[in-house]
Amino acid sequence: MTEPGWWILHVDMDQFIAAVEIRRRPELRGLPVVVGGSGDPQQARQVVATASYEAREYGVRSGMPLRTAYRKLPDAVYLPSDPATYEAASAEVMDTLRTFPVIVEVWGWDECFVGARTDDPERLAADLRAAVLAATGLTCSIGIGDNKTRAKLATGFAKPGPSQRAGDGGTYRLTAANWAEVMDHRPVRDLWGIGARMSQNLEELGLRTVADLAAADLETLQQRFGPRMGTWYLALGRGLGDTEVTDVPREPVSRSHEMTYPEDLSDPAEIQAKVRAMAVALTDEVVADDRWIQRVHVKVRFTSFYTPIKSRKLPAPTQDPEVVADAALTVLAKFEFRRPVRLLGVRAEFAPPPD
DNA sequence: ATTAGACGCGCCGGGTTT
DNA sequence: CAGGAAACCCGGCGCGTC
Repeated sequence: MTEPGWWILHVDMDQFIAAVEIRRRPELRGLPVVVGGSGDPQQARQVVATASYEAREYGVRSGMPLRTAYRKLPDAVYLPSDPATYEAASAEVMDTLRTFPVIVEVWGWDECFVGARTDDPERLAADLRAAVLAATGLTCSIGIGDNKTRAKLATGFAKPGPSQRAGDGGTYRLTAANWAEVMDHRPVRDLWGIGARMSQNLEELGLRTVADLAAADLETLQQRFGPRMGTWYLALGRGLGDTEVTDVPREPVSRSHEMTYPEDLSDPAEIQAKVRAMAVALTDEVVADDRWIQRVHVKVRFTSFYTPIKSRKLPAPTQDPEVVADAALTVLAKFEFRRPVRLLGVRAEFAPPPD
């Protein structure tokens, strides 16, 4: 499957967002830090982006409502999210990794796959970690694997546990050699790509552990989840996965804006005005990026949390904000407004580049 | 020529994960 | 009480072609 000496490393920054905030305010080191929303933990409809390890010990998790975090931990330091700063810090990290003779495939702000030819992947991982720390002051954990699935999962085992207070990660190797031993007894939920929903579905088929999934019947899986996903899940149970690492960034296929409003919206004219403004702003960004819009999606979340999405293909690709806004309003008219609205979103799908 | 069915494809709504 | 962004997959439906 892979040539000998070719390894895949998964680099994952430790508590990335919190670490970046602590880096610029060193007096916060050692304190529970919670980053998210506007930074006001009493304001409704905001969630935790990242909590420092100290805050996690009190049960604060990313995705949790900020007000829930505040109830658990009123004494934590609450900071607003500052995406531009995280973006810049991320670039510092990736640039540092690129100084090595490796291929770096970026996977979001705080993680990437590194493809490398080496006889000593642990040594390489240690060198990468040291270089990142020296250049950026940030620590990371590194998973070593014979494919992306295993490398990504290995990172989880490399992460600092509750026992290691310092928050400094390590490395861990997961390959065909120890896959079964390490993973067999674990719930399928631990696999990368199986969330709460799929885990439930698999449970209904009597598949609870990774070993169960690895030994499952392909036809059964395909019948229930479709030809592609069925095949994919079985492979996942066996720890199989992609071995290609590429440094060619993927062309984005779409761009979107969505917003949960502090107060519910009920006035149709106001809802339309918000969607129109969002569509215009989105189009401006897309045009600045020199892309053309082919399809427009509108997302509405009602107070019941019911969140349908509807869309419309444009007669021809466009860069005209008014055309996009009109399309968005046409799509908006397809919704039935029985309850107030808490979120509105617009997504622009790009036409393939003329190239 | 008409009909039934197979097939591919685009459109669209919905689901799931990270 | 429940953010924002992006990707991928599936299935139903309608349409045109063979």
